[in-house]
Amino acid sequence: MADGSAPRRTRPSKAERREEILAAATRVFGSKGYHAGSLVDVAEQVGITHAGVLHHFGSKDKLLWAVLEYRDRVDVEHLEGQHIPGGLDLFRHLMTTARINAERRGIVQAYAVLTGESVTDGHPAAAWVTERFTVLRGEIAAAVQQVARERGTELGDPQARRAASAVIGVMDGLQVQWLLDPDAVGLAEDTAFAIEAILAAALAGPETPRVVPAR
Amino acid sequence: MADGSAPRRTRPSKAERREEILAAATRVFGSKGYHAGSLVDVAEQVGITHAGVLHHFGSKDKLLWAVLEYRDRVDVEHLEGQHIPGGLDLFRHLMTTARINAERRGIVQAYAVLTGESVTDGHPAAAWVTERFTVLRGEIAAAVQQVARERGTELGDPQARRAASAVIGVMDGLQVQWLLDPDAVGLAEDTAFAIEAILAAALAGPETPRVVPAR
DNA sequence: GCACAGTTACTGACAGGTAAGTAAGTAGCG
DNA sequence: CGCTACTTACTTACCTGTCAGTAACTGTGC
Repeated sequence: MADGSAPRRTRPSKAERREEILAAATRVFGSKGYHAGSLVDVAEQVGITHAGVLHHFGSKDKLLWAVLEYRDRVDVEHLEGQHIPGGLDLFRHLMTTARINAERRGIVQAYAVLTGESVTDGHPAAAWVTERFTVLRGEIAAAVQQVARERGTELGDPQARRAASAVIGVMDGLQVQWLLDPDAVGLAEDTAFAIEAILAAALAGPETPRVVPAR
Repeated sequence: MADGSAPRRTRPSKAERREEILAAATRVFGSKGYHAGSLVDVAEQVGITHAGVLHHFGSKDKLLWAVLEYRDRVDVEHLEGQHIPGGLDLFRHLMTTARINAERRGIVQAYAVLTGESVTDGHPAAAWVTERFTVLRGEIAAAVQQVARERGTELGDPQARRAASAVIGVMDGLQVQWLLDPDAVGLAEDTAFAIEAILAAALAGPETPRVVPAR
């Protein structure tokens, strides 16, 4: 019991502190949103004052950007050197992510909140979210085309991109529903079902008879 | 040019003012979000002070609730007495809505912003959004089952609900992508494609061979 | 092994702004 | 006149960002 929860023996290094603050900011922005979450909230969780946070990051906007970069970095580390999978493996990866996410409510919430908030006018995360969507759409569209190719067909860009935005959309949309009402939707199962459905429809091609005929 | 944009000849009735304020609040909460949008913003658009707004609605939370009720009422009016369609007509209706929405950016933004914000802790719109999702899921699941029945098959509740959450999810998710990057996604086409895909997969039943086999 | 200088990490106080909400007074209309 | 809608003026509460000062650590020369 020499120190227990005492303030701290030695001051953490600059890098350590930054990581602590980033983790705290992720929690705060994730649970309250960027606008409603304050620097004081973040600082309290680290045990310093809000001025201390500003000492490290300069401004609230810069802190947000650092949080987003940080998430990118952590996400990549999570793949542990593995390159982003392509073809069918990408879809397997997306389904796995949904399954893992069902156990990481905080992270899902952070992502959903920031994404939703980013469509407000002049939001500092808008560029990041937009870019993220663009990259994801490109990767998924390429994977769709690769799967089609492996099955001996060729898929046009517009169709592949359509499927890609749908896959991303359904993943994000289901997350929101799941956050609000975890018992009403099965994040992992519903996501897997939807991806499967969209992929099957894309592979079937545009000549397939419509289920919903025009009137 | 007797009055033109002059303040106003006669004071509007209580009901008229309330409607004006509700419309203004919808715009403000829609473009800036609930938290970031202020009562002053709302009041300015109506040409009164923020205290005037509070005179009518008591508090900001109550104003938000009134906005949400108002949207429900307007949406129902839009159907002009028609009951909510079922079966295939519901899916046609959803696709039509997406097409109309592509011309109503403001309304889509309002919906997306509030939905996204609602997953923050203790948000005043959370209950409304959750309820809305629950009702929608029920309606869409019923429509899926009706379509299946018309085709001579029977669909279990879990499968129908899975398809329902996926349809809602993809609609919401595509809206967010479209708001951030209107050129990158075709709101109407992508939504139609995805609904079609999900419906087809649901009707095909769970015994259909997977596109993405387990490894 | 220790003094001294320089750097870093922070605190505390405060400025400047904006928010919601309240209360008292006023203008217009039936 | 009396009701209602509204304004003006204010309170209370935050929030971001600045700044000067301080305490802790780090390196250097001896």
